[in-house]
Amino acid sequence: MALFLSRSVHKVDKKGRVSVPSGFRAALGDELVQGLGLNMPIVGFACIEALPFSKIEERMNVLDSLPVDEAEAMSLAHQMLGTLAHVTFDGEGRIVLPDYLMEYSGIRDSATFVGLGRTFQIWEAEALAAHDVSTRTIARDNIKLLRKPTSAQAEGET
Amino acid sequence: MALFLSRSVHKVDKKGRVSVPSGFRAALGDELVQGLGLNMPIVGFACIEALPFSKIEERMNVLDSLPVDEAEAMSLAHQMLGTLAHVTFDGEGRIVLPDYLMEYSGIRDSATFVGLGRTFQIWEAEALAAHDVSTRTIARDNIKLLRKPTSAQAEGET
DNA sequence: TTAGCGATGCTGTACGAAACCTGCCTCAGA
DNA sequence: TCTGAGGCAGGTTTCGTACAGCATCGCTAA
Repeated sequence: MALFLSRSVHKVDKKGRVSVPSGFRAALGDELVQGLGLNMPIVGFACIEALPFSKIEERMNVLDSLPVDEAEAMSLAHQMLGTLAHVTFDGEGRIVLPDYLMEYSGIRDSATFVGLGRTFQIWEAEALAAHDVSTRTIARDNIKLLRKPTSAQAEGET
Repeated sequence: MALFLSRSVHKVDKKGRVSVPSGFRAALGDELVQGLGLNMPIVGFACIEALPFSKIEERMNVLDSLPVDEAEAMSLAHQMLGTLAHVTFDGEGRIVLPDYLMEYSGIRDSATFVGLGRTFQIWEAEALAAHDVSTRTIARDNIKLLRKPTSAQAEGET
């Protein structure tokens, strides 16, 4: 599977439309026609998280198996599906950002795309700058997480 | 089956009628003519829960197997079916929200539709905003519900 | 090494179609 | 006869699509 990598800044027009970097679209390949899922990251970062549609289907299958009579499970479902917007590409490779996500992320007339491998994020410039600073500190403090390949790999590696 | 995804806001007229988002109607497909079931979520969220008719039949089959001579079982049945309203679409894709559900959810002249995959919810705007905030914390604390693939997969995996 | 050319990608505008909202009309029941 | 619910039709707005211009990047040739 292809990867979303590097950063780029794009204009958001009056309709809330924004071009997705061509590299990201290329990475989507056949999944381009299915569009993207956009939502608020569960960890609370002030940005828009973007996923290929196939990832959404995966999520839904997991959430489907959760009990409907538990507030915790339903809260999780609300955050992972209820805040999610399904958007499709126009002929020029643009998507429309929903109002509530623009408001949440602070994006107005410009958006920065940040590749994160299998997903990517969309940020307002100043919020991203602040996030860069704060994560640098946190990352430095937690770099040791990478230093235990034995247990970590056993779980996650495919 | 198509999915209910994304959010949208619609006006409620004086008669309690509201347009269901066209994408949701499209997702219903053939089930459109059968209408929807509306009720209060079991977990107590202050919104209206909406289900395709086929989902109601599923629930009914489950309840059918419960003993009719136990108060607990009958209470459950009351909550799941006794508070449920069956609504149908008019020619313009609208449904009528019953008074008791509008009162319960606080919906007056505007309603926000929230897709949750196989079901969707209808919220009053401020209640939804508050719910978004509170569920984010709960979801973050319970994200580990998704992190136990071993037991979940054993049941659900095809 | 640099200038020129072509291709690709991004942005803005315009038009048509669909969706949505409002008001009016009709019918049924009290 | 009055009231309320449901159906119908018009107008407005939004959305999706198409088209065109501009900028940027990379390649080629001088």
